[in-house]
Amino acid sequence: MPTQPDDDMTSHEGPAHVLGMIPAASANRLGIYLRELERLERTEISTVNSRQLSENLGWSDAQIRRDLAVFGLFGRRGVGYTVKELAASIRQILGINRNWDVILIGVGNLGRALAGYRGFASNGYRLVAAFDNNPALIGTKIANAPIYSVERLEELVPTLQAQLAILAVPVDHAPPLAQRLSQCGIQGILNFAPVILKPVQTDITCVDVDLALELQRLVFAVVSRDRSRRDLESTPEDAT
Amino acid sequence: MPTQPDDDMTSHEGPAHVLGMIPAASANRLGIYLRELERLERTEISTVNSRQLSENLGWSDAQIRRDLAVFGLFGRRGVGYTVKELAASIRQILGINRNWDVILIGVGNLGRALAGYRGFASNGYRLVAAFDNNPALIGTKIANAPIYSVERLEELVPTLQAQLAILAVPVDHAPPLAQRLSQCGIQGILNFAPVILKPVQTDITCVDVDLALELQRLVFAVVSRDRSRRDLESTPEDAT
DNA sequence: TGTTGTGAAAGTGTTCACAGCC
DNA sequence: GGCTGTGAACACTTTCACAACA
Repeated sequence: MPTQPDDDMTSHEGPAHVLGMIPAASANRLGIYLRELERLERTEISTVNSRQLSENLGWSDAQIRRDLAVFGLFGRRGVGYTVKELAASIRQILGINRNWDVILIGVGNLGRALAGYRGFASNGYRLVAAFDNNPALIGTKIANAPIYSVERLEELVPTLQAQLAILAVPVDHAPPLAQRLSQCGIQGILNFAPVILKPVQTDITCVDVDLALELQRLVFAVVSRDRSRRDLESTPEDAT
Repeated sequence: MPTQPDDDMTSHEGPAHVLGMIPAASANRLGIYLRELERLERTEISTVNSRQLSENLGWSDAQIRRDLAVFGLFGRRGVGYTVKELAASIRQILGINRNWDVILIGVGNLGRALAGYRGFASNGYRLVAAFDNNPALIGTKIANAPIYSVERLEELVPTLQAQLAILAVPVDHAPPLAQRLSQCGIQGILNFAPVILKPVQTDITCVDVDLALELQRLVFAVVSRDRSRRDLESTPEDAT
């Protein structure tokens, strides 16, 4: 076990995000840390340690310390992390310490619900316009944003300067729209159509959310639990 | 390199799901395979190989073969997989080859959109009742399901025999409702409140979906791409 | 004392590469 | 010829366990 303080300077490379080597698993948890920290901010708790976070989030304390260290977010030994400080740092890393202008494509049931969703509005996201192909909707407003015809996408999006698009249209329309959006200068698409939009263009980022898939995952988890419970009946074993 | 045909019988243990040792990562992809297979069914393609699936889904062909092998889903060497057969097998593994009765808690914007969501209705999920605490809604209907007061949860859910609940309520209400639902006999909760419902009870399964978190992930992916692009300018390298 | 930050170990997931079968 | 199924290598992630420090 080498306990030498240091024998090779190249092993001191600092936080991973400076080098662009962020573990994907850690990045995906950052938002959840922030959500929890914002809850703590509201309860006026000013310091938190990895054990407390681990109890509330359901992960190990070691994982939490490692995740935060990856981003160069340091606590104080013997004390823990300062809630406000940590929250502010995570906001900066996530890129939500500024406003983002968003357009919505598809003003159906889901699009309408998303436009009014508090979690979006209250976090620096501004809905600046919506687009639909239903003539009855065009010219009306949703969440204070005007609804335009999708035909005017190429004309309007460049002047709107929006960076993000929420895509809530039927599955067949999604891939061509993604293509068009990337050509209008949109940088990221949050896609609710049940199709993977990855292979669309290299200079655009997509996150796919399929609600039916989530329900399937739930069903699978339920039947798996059932199955393994039945299996246990044949091989009964007491846990220590 | 040991090329002996077999030297130890214990290495022949059959598909993992018989032993309850399913890799979580593979399980999470099963639903996406099914979605793609159902698309192929509609286009009347009857056979598919791992390479074609890999092109449409954006993963490696080896991963697809390994995922399917994990579940004991075998194709034919030299040919590929039979679309219909594979889809039917996956439906059975996922547990969606039967009907599931679902209740909805929280008939706000999001709950309303979810109730009308095609992806839910068209897949063997039946909305049998909804619950809300808004007196104006109680007694009305949504997607053909009656809306009751949440106070009547304990009274009605056991007779409804629903197995699943969709929870679309404000964050503060979610944990206590999850607790009550598990005591009513609900086996799985699809939770849209921005809180992790894991530590609620051992005999219930939760899947958490936080739409604001997905938007955050998108923003992070966009700024990460930006940051690494800027980094590349300092260390320019031509890809081959 | 208490808690972080982190090497090293253990565990999990993905890809390679090719034997085996059609 | 084509394509699957899979051992082995590799890569990534989590946990362990403890030195470092307040």
